[in-house]
Parts: sequence; structure tokens; C-alpha cells
Amino acid sequence: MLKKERHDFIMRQINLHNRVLTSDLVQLLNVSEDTIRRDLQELVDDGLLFKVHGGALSKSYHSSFDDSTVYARDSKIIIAKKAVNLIKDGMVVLTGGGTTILEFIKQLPQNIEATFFTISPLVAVELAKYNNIEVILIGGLFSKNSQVTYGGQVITQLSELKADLCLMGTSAIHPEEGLTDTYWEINQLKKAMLAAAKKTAVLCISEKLDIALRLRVCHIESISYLITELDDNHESLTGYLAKEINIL
Amino acid sequence: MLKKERHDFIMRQINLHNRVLTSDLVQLLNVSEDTIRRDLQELVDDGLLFKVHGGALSKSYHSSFDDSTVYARDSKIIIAKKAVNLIKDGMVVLTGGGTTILEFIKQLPQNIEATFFTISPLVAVELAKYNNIEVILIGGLFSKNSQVTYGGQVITQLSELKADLCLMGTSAIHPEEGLTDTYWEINQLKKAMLAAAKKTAVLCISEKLDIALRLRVCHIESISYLITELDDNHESLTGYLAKEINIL
DNA sequence: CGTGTTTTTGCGTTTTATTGCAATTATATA
DNA sequence: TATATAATTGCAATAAAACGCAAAAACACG
Repeated sequence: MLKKERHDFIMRQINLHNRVLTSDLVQLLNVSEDTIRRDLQELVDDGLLFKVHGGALSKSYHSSFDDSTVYARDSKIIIAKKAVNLIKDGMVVLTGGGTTILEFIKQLPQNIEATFFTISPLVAVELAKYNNIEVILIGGLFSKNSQVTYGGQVITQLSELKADLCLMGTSAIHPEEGLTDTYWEINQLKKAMLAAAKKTAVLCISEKLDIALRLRVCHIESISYLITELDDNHESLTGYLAKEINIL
Repeated sequence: MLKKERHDFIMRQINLHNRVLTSDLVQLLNVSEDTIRRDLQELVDDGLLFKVHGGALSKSYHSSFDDSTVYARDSKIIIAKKAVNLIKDGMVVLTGGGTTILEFIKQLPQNIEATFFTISPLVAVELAKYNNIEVILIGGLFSKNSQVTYGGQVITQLSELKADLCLMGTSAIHPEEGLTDTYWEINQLKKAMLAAAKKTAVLCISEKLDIALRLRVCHIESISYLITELDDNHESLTGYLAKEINIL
């Protein structure tokens, strides 16, 4: 591969993710670290990016502290990083939508090889940045509130799927009441998602623990992993530890 | 082999692969490195490619990441505003993806009442901002390049749909060759979209006029409206005016 | 034809560019 | 602070490019 092509490749990565890791580039481009470092330095000299320890960031990076409440973002990153450990090469994964899931996608290693089904357009777009991930967007009615597809057609398609793992966010979880929701449509959707995967991981920031809403999706035992930003021996989690569920 | 033949050979390689290696050319053309270098230099002087250490790259390849979309934005807004006039309350509309279509969505009147089918997640998200638009996202394999869903599942779903109007962007349109595309999958997709709507409007900035690519989607007569940023009596459009097609 | 001129090409040499390695220094993270 | 990870630096091997030169081929034209 020509140097210019490497540079273009790096810039494409930068434009997509706003960041690159030196180690990822070494793998993806199959050259030594030194070469990558020199490449990055040249791109810095051209004013196209800036280098940091471990990789490089896009010039527009600083302005990309765009979305959502900053304070919750740290927690979501912690959760996302834990969730990434569940993903192995070759897996078929089903995901819902929401900012936590989106953060999880962003934390995936660059060269991971997997198949992802999702009901969230934004997740699909984010997944498309990974070269070795096959992305299937499950289509149907599009919910203005949840920003995911839902309805009969989605549930039909989910019923034909068997994924290795389902990852979903939640608005409420409770040791006795299980996973609950407010809207019937979303409730149905989550039930279908649970049924479509061998195992399910629920990503949930601690402020949503011990809350029960009107409609039950499932009992707590139906969930394989509960992932929060807390240590797994934190007192808030004792109620969940008692059940057959892995706390991460 | 004559010099001119070598040059043509090199340009064919460039057009095919966007790149050539000096060493490959030496082997393929059976001449010395010096000759190849001189050839490449002459092609550079003619502005047909540009040289890099180890070979040469095509001109178009060069611009692959520096996002030309910025300057064209004004044109796209003009196109989008024209396209909005085609939409009436109660319509069932099918749209593709791309920046021009996205701009069109943004230009829709806030209280419009319609049903939109789309293969583009980004379009779906944008449409969700309108309270009275029902959004159906057509699901399937997600294309990393085009950022739309495609493949057999999408085409099946499209075959069950009959929309009033289909709106699509295009990468090339030509008065004789019609609508053309480079990738087979996208070609199939566009054919299915055309078939799924009573009328079709093509949104197309003028720089894409009079270009023909490898695969034909349809003849120019199959299109109901051609929307560009130019006045409808602009000289570039005379070739299209001759056909049975509305220029907006 | 023949002769002088121009173009094209390949060879040897020098110069420059690219890349990986090893040793050292700096930086992060538990 | 200790340990792992990343960056820097100088160096050497390799690959590519540039340059001058000369042989060969093509061309121009009386």
C-alpha cells in the first residue's frame, strides 16, 4: 500500500470516528508502529489532525462534546466499556437504541468482526463505521420518541431471528418487578427482542435502578447480564445479586 | 509497444483501480523503470493523474475524503425547495438517501401531513421531527457507502409498496443513457424504487448532469421530474427538455 | 537515398525516500 | 510508585527516483 493511500485511509477513519488509535492502524494497515507514527506526524504537519498519546484526533474534535448531558456521559462510557467485553468475533448481536447503546458502539474495537441487527437507525449509522461489521437494520414504523423502529413488522422479523446476544437500554429495572416500561408498543418490542436472543444484557445507569413502571417486559431472571457504572459489589446491587444474573 | 499505447494502458489501469505501481507497469509493459517514470511524468503534465512514491494515483481518488459537499450545499437547498412543491398533504412518498434528499426533508413545511417510506436511517431521523408525518423505515442490509438499506429484503418490501411519488438523488444522469450507477446492488435498489411509485422525481445538482456510468437504472423517460439548481431554460438542460420529462 | 536532427529508451550512478529495528525516554494506569 | 504501554531518536537496509549519458530508433528534408 502506498503512503498516500495510508494517509487517505487514516483521514477517512478520522472523519468517521473523530479519532484513531495507533495500535488499530498498525493492524489495519499492516505496517510497523513507526510508520504509522510518521504518517500521523506528516498529517499533523499538513494540519489535518492532531496527535495525542495513543493515536490522533480530528481537528474538529473539541467541538464534538456535542450531545446530551455531559454528566451522565462518563457513566455511560464506563457501562459501554464493560459491555464491549461481552462481544467476541463472529457473534450475532441484536441491539436496541438509546444513548447508552450508542456509546457502546463507539467503544467497540476498530477491527471487530461481527453481525449486528438493530432497530435503531442511529446505531446502524454508527456501526457502519466499522469495516468488519455487517449491519442489518430492522425496518418498520419509526417511533418519534424512542427513535427506533417498532410495530408488528419489526416483531415479525425479530421472531425469525436468533442472535447470540441482545443488548438493550432500559428506563426502569427493579429486583422484584423486573424490567418494566411505560408504553405498550415498546413493551411488546422488548419482549420480542428478548425472545430473539440467547442471552440478554441490560445496560442501565444506576439512577434507573429500583424503579418499576406500568408494564412488565420480563422478570429479572430472564436477563443474563446487568451492566451499570457501579462496582459489582456496590450496595445498590445487592437486590440483583441475589437473582441469577451476572452483574458487570 | 508505442508510447501512446503505454499511456493509454496506464490510464486504463488508473481508471480501473485508481492506482498503479511503477513496478507493476515495468513488468506488464516490459520496459525500464525510467521509461515508466517518464510516462507517468508526462501524464502528470497532461493533468491526467498524480505521481506518488511508488506509483501514481487517479485525480478523482485524491478528492475522496476532502468532502466537496460543503460548497454544493447552497445548490442543494435550491433543489430541495423546488422538490417541496411536489409534496401535498395525504401523499405517500418514498425516498432514498443522500445529502440532497436530507436537505429536502429539512425544507418541508412544519405541519405537513404525509406518509414517508424511506431506506435511509438519517432521513428517517430527520422526518421524525415532523409531528404529522408517519415514518416507515424499510429495513435490510445496511450499506456502509451509501448509508441506505439495500438487498433482497428491501427489494421485496418495495415490491409490495405503491407510493404516489418517489424522490431520489443520483450520481449520474445523461439525456441518452438515462439514470446510471456504478454498483449493481444500488442499481437493483433504484429499479425497485422506481417500480414502487407512480411518479419519480430525481434530485440532481448540475455537476452530475450528462454523466453516464456503467449500469443503467432506467431511461430518461421513466422519470417524471428532474430537479436541478439551474433555471429550467438553462442551456445544460436542453437535452433533457427534449424528452418527456418535467424540469423544475 | 544519405545525412543531420530529434525522440525515445536503457544503463550506471548518485541522491532521496521509506521502512523496520533497537535503545532510550516519556506517558499513562493500577 | 511500579509496571505496562507508547513515543522518540538514531541507524541501517531496502526501494524508488533523479540525473547524465550514450545507443538506437524515428524523423525531416535536400
